[in-house]
Amino acid sequence: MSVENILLGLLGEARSGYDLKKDFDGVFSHFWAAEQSQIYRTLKSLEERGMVESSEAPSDKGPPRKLYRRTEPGRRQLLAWLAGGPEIPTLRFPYLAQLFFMGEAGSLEQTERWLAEMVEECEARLVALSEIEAQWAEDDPTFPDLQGDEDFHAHLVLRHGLARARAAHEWAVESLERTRRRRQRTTADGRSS
Amino acid sequence: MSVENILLGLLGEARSGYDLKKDFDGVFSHFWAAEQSQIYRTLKSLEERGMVESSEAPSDKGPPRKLYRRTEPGRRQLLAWLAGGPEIPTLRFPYLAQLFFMGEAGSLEQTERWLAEMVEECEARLVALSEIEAQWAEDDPTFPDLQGDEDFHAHLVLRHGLARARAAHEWAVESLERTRRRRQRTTADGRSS
DNA sequence: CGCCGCATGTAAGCGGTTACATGATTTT
DNA sequence: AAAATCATGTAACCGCTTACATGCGGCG
Repeated sequence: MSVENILLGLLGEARSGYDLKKDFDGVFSHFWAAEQSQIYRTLKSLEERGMVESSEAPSDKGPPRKLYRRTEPGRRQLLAWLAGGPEIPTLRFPYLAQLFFMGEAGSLEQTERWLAEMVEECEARLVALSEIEAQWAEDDPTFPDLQGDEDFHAHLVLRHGLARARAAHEWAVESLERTRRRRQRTTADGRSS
Repeated sequence: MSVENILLGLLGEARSGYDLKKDFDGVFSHFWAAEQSQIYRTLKSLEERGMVESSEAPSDKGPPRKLYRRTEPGRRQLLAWLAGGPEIPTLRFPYLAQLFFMGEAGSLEQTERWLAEMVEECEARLVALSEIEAQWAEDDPTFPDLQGDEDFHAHLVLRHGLARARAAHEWAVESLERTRRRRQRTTADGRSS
């Protein structure tokens, strides 16, 4: 039910489904994704249960906006979720499953190419997150001792993303080097498998 | 379709659905999970498409075992998956969403308790993975320059788990300390929000 | 005799993705 | 005139989880 609770979290201020989708596509994208269709569906279900309420508001461009905000029961559900302790998911890494079976391909060169691609992906993520933090530091004079508690928590979350990205990057670089050394060794003395 | 390909990967040697479930609950659990019901269902679908084939074998205890192994088309599908480049998923971290909204609870003490719990969870994971590596190092004299390519790739995967666990742990410890300092500051000079 | 481990499966439901459908306004 | 942006939604499907159902053999 995380999507529900995230929506309740965001709906402390009035927002439309369209706005919420932009939230998910923005900074949120580094730890949660939601499709537009899921957002509208969940909003509908939350309203049916009285967790949020909506009102129409005219728009500058396009059709009228439907603005949602959380109700008191909605706020209570959110707080209950927050009080319930860390919700740790079972993560799935398809790429690790691939790497695990890479031996079947019988070519360290393939592993090397694969890892080189990983290094690039990791680098890109790391750069993206670093830029977000740099921008923040530039815009907010109180950084990193942020005065708002909301900013403080948001920064902890950003730091998690950076820690992950840095770790993944270092792992990929180290793994690539190990694979290169291994390949040189095996091609040199004709050792295999 | 990762589950399918993982099963194909494991079915280079004959295994029953029951065996496969144990694989997922073992070392695999650190990067992929699969329920028993999903395994049997996927196996059925793979057999219908000729990707695996099965034979009955008597069991010491309990009902006869149905042993599956991958066919040549199955092997080709596996290799195609491996050749397709790293499959990077969109990860979802419910706990980061919680932390992001922790400000709504209006109490840094709650954040502190929450982070303390995170530290413990991270520590446990880190210990579990370290023990797996230590055990490996003890059992295999060629560690860490493993002679088999399969072991080599498995070790890269284990290293990824360790890198993640270490990063998460450091993040949690650092975050907890930051929160403690912040709380002391705010309770001292009566500053809020 | 009951419980545990071995071993097979089915059914219902939920969360998430992909694709489709519609229409207004602004920009090129 | 066409494309992009704003803005709403629906329908079908897929992967995964939870719960249920069955039955053998060994152990306390």
